[in-house]
Amino acid sequence: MGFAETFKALSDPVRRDILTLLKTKRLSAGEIGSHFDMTGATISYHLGILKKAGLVFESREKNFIYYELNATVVEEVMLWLAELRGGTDDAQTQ
Amino acid sequence: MGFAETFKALSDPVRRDILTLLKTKRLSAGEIGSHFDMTGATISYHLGILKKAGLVFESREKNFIYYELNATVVEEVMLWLAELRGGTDDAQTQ
DNA sequence: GCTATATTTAGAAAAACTTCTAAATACGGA
DNA sequence: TCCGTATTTAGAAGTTTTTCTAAATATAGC
Repeated sequence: MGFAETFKALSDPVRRDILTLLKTKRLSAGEIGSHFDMTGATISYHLGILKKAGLVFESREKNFIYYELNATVVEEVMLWLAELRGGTDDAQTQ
Repeated sequence: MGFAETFKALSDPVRRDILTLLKTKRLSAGEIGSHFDMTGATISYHLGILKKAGLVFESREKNFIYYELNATVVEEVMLWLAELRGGTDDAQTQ
């Protein structure tokens, strides 16, 4: 999965807003899209990037695909930053 | 300063490597450049982005410009991520 | 099976990013 | 002041990213 993909995913404001929406509850792609002035195709593109980065996972249900925040990967990023700040000398950029 | 600029700055592998180099000690632009197979101009470009994002600051000394990690901004990013994970409902994307 | 809704995929256009070379600026020392 | 080293700025080329429209796929319900 790698930090490269994850940081890249976090670097876009739309994708950070999507993650913020998912903070408290899972949402379908359509529900997510309704918060933005963009086509569903564009939202789908961003969801794909978040998914590849491991920041969200999906669960299919009926006709919908629900997206959910993956707290584990968020924590991994926090760890990288903690090591950077702490000067423990074993952080790794990959 | 804003998270947009900061996350964007963190999204590039070269810039993350630069930050890792600066974890334990400050370095001049030239010293930083010597770790990469890139021109000084390119390194300068990356340093400018890190500086605008607040992730590093510089101090001029003699003929050199030294760069240093700004732990405070690293911590601010960690806080944003902590709020995202924690579901405390008051994170903000800007 | 057919239709309607939900979502993704494909392809193209525009914008942003990364890198280079060449030139400019800054500063210290002789 | 002039020269040499350190670094940045300008401009251009190539690549990647973001967005759209149009079409394709998936699934539920009748």
